[in-house]
Amino acid sequence: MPELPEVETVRRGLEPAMTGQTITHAAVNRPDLRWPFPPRMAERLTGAKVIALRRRSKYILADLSTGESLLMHLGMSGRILISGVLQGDFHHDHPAPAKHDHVVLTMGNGARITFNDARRFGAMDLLDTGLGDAHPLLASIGPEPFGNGFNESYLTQRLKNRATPIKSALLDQQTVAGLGNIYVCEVLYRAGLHPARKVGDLPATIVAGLVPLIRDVLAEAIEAGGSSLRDYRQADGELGYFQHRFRVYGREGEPCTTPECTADIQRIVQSGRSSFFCPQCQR
DNA sequence: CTTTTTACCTGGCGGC
DNA sequence: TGCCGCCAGGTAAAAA
Repeated sequence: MPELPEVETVRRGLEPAMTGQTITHAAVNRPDLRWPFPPRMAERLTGAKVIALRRRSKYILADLSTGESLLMHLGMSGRILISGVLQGDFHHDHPAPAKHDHVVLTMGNGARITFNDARRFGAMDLLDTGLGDAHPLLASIGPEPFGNGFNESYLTQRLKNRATPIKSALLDQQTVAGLGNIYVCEVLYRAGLHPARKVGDLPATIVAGLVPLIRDVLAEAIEAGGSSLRDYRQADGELGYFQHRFRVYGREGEPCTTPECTADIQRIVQSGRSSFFCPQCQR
């Protein structure tokens, strides 16, 4: 489900409930999500103190006092519920166990962290904290969009001499970490680029412009997530999904919101995924 | 090597 | 109410 902004919002939501707290109990209700859990996961988590919560691309990493880090991915439908602890002004009682509550962590402060994932495209693993990005799931991921490594010269080099449509190139986690289907659509709308446009013949100025555009789109969504985080805490303590106003995503047949533009948003399918765009504004 | 397709899973929605 | 097909924000592995 979530792309970088949603994952960052989840990370921030977990921070007050988990950071500095000890995991007093870990209930692992099934042996796997997308892949098998690591051996003895519950035992390796129990008694560990959470030193820090980090994010790399769409992964959340909880560094533990044991020298290991818990890696979490929400897949398409993963959600995390916080209960039993004060969040802002609100205290959420522990909910009844629900279908697809796969892993439940109890923290020393009384907080309960429930990982729920209907489709089970999510993942959890334990790795040595010192391994860093050497973990197989992290090893081939490209630069963080807000990092120094993501810049004009890098992106130019990366897109040079390739026949891929720009939609696929930006969806590729090796190009830049954290973009998913929604935010790629939004970036291309802002850039005025048709999703099927080949990356090989993009003018240098367009490529250069993509760097700040990607950062803007993601930063605005994180900002929106921050405000909806407050709403969610008040609503039900659930993290992982927030409503956001999109300019093209999910708006097939609706009028384009660009001033003066009279076209309707279209949807095409590219390598099995929906792309939403304005045929007038995006070329 | 690059690019496209497939597969993994469940649930919600619209149409009939 | 039920059945059916379609759709879903990810990504690794297989195929082309």
